[in-house]
Amino acid sequence: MNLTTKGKYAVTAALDLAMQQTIADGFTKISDVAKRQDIPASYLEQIFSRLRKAGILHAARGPNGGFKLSKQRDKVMIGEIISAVERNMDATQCSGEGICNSGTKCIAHNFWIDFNDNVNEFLMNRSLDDVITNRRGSVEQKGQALIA
Amino acid sequence: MNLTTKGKYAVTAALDLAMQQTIADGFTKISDVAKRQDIPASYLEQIFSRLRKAGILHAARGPNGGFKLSKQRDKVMIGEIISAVERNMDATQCSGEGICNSGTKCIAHNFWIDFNDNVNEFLMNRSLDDVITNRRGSVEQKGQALIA
DNA sequence: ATAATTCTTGACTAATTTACTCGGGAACAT
DNA sequence: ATGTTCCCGAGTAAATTAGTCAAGAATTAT
Repeated sequence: MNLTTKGKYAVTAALDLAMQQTIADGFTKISDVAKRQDIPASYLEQIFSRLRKAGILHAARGPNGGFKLSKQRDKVMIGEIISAVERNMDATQCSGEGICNSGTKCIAHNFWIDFNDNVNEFLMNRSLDDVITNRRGSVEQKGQALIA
Repeated sequence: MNLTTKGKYAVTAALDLAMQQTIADGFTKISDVAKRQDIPASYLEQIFSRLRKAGILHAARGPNGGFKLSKQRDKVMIGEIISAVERNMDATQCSGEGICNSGTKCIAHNFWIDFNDNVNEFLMNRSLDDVITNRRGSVEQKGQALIA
């Protein structure tokens, strides 16, 4: 599993964008997000660039330019954001290929698959809106249990 | 979050010990575990050393020496193993101190706390025995739901 | 006793990754 | 034109990872 400063900055910055958009419509500059969230602006550039390429953000150049979410904030999942900027969210040693013990599945392989599923479910069930309004995840809110 | 090769090796090696102990009682040598699980023996030394210091393993030197679990395999949780060898399992930027945005809580802080809880619950609910017998976690097995 | 075996400890290191910075260019508004 | 803002790629210092290595201590077998 990989969860570095980059992924955490990405989530924080996306939350900032989501919050700004409820205040005023339009684009938000990197430098403003950076200042508010205490993130190095030049680093945030890289992060937003990846989020844009992943289709999560939309950008505009020039004066009054900046970034905005390309979907409604309840449609943007934390998991999307993280996998757009992080290298590898998979916990298996073999990137899921099942070759973790000299070509065959190691004895922990299935466990790490379950772990992946758990983490992914958590991250893909929470939207920016859920986090902002302090909800525990969209699925639970709709009255669905996490286990069958 | 931190989950490196070291933590994954630790889980695999502990599973190996647990399985060996059902075959024969007594100690299992580092070199045997290393060979079976395809883990560098000299690296495994370090890992077992930490597991021993954490009270998870018991060691004996000399011929017929080696390592064994200090508890029954259904009492050793995967979470214990990982936190014995990994640096930092906390996902917050501030190690939980709430100073992630220039001294105050960043807007993602509570989300990462929830994420930590989710991951810890997962890892602390699964014993070596659960993994070996392919169970999905002890709590669920006992008929308890994950959400209140 | 002696030798062989196995853990114990700490120091060391190459490679990789992280967390950035920097500079020049392109698009856009005025 | 000029200033603003994103765009992109290259570069880098520090930290971390994933190990190796060697000397030593405890234990057992002969």
